[in-house]
Amino acid sequence: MLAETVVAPTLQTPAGRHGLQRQMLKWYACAGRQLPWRQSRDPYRIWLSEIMLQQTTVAAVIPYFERFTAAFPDVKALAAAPLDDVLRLWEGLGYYSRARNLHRAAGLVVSEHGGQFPADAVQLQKLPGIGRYTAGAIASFAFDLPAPIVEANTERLYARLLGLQLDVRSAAGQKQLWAFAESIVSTERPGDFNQSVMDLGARICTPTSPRCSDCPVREYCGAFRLGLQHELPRKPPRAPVTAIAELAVIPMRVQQGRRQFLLRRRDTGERWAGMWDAYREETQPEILDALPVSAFQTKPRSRVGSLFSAEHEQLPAATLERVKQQSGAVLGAVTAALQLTYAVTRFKVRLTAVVCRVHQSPRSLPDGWSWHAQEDLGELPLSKTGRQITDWLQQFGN
DNA sequence: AATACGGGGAG
DNA sequence: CTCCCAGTATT
Repeated sequence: MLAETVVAPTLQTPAGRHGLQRQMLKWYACAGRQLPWRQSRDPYRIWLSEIMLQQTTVAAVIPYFERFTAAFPDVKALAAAPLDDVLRLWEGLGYYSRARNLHRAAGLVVSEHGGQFPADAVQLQKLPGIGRYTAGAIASFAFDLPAPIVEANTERLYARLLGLQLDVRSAAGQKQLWAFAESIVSTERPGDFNQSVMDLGARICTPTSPRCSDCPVREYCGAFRLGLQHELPRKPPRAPVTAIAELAVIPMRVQQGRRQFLLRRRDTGERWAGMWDAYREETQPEILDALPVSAFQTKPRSRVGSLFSAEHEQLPAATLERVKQQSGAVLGAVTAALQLTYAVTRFKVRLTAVVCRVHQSPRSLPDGWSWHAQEDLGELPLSKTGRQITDWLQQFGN
């Protein structure tokens, strides 16, 4: 008698892949996440959510998505809005080039596509801020086109299914993952299928402690078969964090009984481009240590607002010179200081911000610089750190 | 191929 | 603390 060999399901054949697709869609129907951007097929809302979700957790995005769609219900409204309004709504979400590209892309959709998103991954990817993943996501979620996707969840899931030993970030690894994504995407229900693999990655095939016992496709999984689910996907070591010291200087003046602070708008190409910020310079930790604020630092790593006791504490002469050169302001005594730490990309920054009186303000300020009334600081688009500084500035005199 | 780009959440 | 997150653009 011919022994009927029980073969593990394989993803090498169309039949095997179809089996996985069916399992995924079945699982998704009862275990898929309910998310605000899944309530419609509106390409605008799907696009917006996808941009917000780039390198950003679902939990962080939800409140931004709600506020954003309330303010700008469609692509036309977004295109018509001033960039500053868009940046202000994006504030705190990070990766601000996303907001600038979003605004640019909205303008292009209106001007080049008659206000309609193209139902085509290739066309979508030509829009700023839309790469291969996002183009595939919009094409499949909004238009139900069989476009492949590879992002954090699918990358992990597919690397495990394949038992992929390559570094998933390498060109060779990415090539394999995209080829697999292309081969596995359902031609019948590509939108639901792509969302199902993302949800499985998020809920079952998690980075640490994957819940293989609950996984509907573990019989297809190379990593599970080999017991490598904790080893895969393989990633290169992370770049080490560099410690940095930073000094921020905020000139202050009083005009008609109102406090004003001198700030600048960050240039294109800089970090936090287009957003307002205090003058900042990288410095040496010793410089910060030498500032008398340290006497007031009671809690490390926390914000400490403190008035200097002496009226004539001064900053390093070189700093005063740079502030004068860049802003035109001639500074007087330091009146207050704030210490905080923050992390940005691969840097961990210890920042001391000081408020200085102004001896002399130039008749006309250099490009990008301007005085801002204390009560108007809330209107400005600022980075997280910038907001921490202005929140502190708003307490002055109270 | 490497690097820059933010901030928050989870373990 | 560390790791990770619905990546993209630039060099």
